[in-house]
Amino acid sequence: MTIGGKTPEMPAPPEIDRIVHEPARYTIMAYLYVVESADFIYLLHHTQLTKGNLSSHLIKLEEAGYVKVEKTFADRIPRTLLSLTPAGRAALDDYRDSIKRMLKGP
Amino acid sequence: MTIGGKTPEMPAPPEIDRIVHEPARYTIMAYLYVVESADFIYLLHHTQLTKGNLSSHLIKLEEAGYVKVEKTFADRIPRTLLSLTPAGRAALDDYRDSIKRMLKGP
DNA sequence: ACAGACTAGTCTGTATTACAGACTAGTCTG
DNA sequence: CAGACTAGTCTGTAATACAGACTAGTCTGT
Repeated sequence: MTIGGKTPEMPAPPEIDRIVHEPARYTIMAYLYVVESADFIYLLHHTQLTKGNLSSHLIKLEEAGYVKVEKTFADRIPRTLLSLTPAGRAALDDYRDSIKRMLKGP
Repeated sequence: MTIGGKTPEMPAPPEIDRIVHEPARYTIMAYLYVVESADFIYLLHHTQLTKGNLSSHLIKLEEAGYVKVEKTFADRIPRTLLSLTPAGRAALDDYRDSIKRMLKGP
């Protein structure tokens, strides 16, 4: 059946958090979701991102307030610790909900 | 618990079809999934996209082979009919699967 | 018959983005 | 002390989403 023209009901498209929607960032957040914190190198290997790319995603997540970045030193070499903020945790929960709704509807 | 450094197992990040992953295009495809075909105007109102934006997404979907674009005339006025190709249907199915896997995993 | 309003849809410009490679600061090894 | 290595950032680039200007053509009123 072909459908066309204007129709009365116009459900809005799903409201998606673009920060989380990027697969690379979703992956980062999903990893951080299950641990207290993880370091740059750990994420680097698990996400398969390049260093440059991981770095910029982390900056974006920090700017969004989703990830806390802590720069420390471990045995004189720098070590960047990443952790999900409460806002980040909530954002991931919300995102998962919207996606599930998207898969069901419209 | 803080986790860090290199670890043996390195699950790859989810392989996501970027064409479908864009919410606007997902929405378009989801609408087309349930009808034989729909026209430009119908999609315009249901997706809430602007005409320019809808147009370019449709071009992208056509280039991907996911949507068939048929230009006809209805009563002397142009009417563009859109429909999902078998490839498009498969792509949407696959996408939904990957997303579900992503929500479960990594 | 013609001017202006309207329609469906495309084209163009812009700001943002993801991404990777070059680079930096500093530490360790021979 | 030179060179290799480490952790991470900076820079350049190609691709993207998006909206407004625009086009081709039809309809309406006079």
